[in-house]
Amino acid sequence: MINTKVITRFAPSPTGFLHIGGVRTALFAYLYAKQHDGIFALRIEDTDKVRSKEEWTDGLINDLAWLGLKHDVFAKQSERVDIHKSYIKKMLDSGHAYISKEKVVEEGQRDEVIRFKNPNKKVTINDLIRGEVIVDTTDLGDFVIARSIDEPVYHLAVVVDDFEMGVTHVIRAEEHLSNTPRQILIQEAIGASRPIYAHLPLVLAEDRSKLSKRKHGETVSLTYYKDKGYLPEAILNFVALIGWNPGTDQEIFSLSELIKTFDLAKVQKGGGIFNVEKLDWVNKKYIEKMSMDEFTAAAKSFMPENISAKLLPLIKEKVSKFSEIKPLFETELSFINPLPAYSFENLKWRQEKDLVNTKSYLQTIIDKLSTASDFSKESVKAILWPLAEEKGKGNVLWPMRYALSGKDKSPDPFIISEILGKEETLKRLKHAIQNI
RNA sequence: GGCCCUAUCGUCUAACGGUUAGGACAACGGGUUUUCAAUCCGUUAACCAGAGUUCGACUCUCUGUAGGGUCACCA
Repeated sequence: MINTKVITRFAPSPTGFLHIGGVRTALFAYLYAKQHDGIFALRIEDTDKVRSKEEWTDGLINDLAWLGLKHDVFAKQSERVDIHKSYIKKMLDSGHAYISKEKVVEEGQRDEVIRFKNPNKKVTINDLIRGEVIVDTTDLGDFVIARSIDEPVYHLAVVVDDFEMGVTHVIRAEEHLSNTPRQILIQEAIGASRPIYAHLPLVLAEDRSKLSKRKHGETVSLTYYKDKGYLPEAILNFVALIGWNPGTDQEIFSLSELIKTFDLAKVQKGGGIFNVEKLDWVNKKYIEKMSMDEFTAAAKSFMPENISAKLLPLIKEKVSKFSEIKPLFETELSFINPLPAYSFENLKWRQEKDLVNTKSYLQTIIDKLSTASDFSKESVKAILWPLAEEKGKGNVLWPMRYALSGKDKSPDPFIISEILGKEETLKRLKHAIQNI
């Protein structure tokens, strides 16, 4: 069979959510296929009937779609048992496998399974990332390849499916490296060609252990980051940089740029920690790149109801992920709520001795703004700027801003004025003066 | 424990025998700014250890150490 078309696959088991390491594995397999004008297959490994669930399968498919990693081919292992079965029979007939009587020690165990007749030899793997790895398969023993004739176990199913689907490159996480020898043994037994292997370094948690649901909880799931309001492109970009880099200073890559630039030969051997701070930075870069419309649409479900469109630019430049939006309304953007009680001493700019000047500045501001017809931030600024220049910007602008927000931190007073409107702005300024 | 993999700033990494060991995130300091954020500039910070090989090792070899993965009728 001469087939030079590259076929890669991502083969998760539907026993849980897609986790962040899986995202990178899928991405790399996808990138490799796409850059070689090949095919990216998604195969659901659901041979474990007890643990596999339909909802997880749906979740996996949805997550990958959300990320934009479109598969060209889809397969479910459970629907391929006839194929597996025929190979099991072949192996039984050829003596590569045999039916083994078992001692039942645990509940649910069978007294009869199908075991592989291990030739006990040395297997050499030529891994694209790790180079030559030699393993003696003797200590694997005669491992189980099927619970019964139509219940294949993972290793058998993987080998058969990869072969039957024409997978040319098996790109998967390093945890599978030690599984590879036994899979190669099965390949040889059924006369399958050997795919090219590339075992990716692990994505690690802060403590340098493998990211696992049991140990690290929900923070390992893609959903967690989706719900926090990270962008799919940013997640892909960030995750690509764990274990790979282009050798240049470029850090921000679109998916199509990744397809062009990605190089399996430049993939790291050692595991890399998933560093959320850097994810935040990457995500912020993507938010910066968005247009106002794109931002508004993307952040919609994270926004409070009915907010002024004028707040949007302020929000966009402030957050690094959408989950930061809501808290903003408790702090910097709280001026849109009714004015809180505040200490009027705070109206005094740090360079002022007392509130005497402050009071007169506020009065001047009120006078000037009372006659304003245009209350846009540009207009308000134009009206007040000469005064601020003359009396000192902090002396004038700080009390104004404080009177309008009642807070130490807020956007500048011109923006607040525009959003509050003339009436409310003047009301708040007068409120300040009356209490000095 | 057996087998396997790995080892450069706190983190992600560059270097492919000769560099003041580079970049990014974070941290810290400063400029700008009415505040915060943003932004700009700068600083701190690393070759796991020991033997070789070599005129010369972060780069090659060996040993040690450390970390990780895997040892299912789970994938």
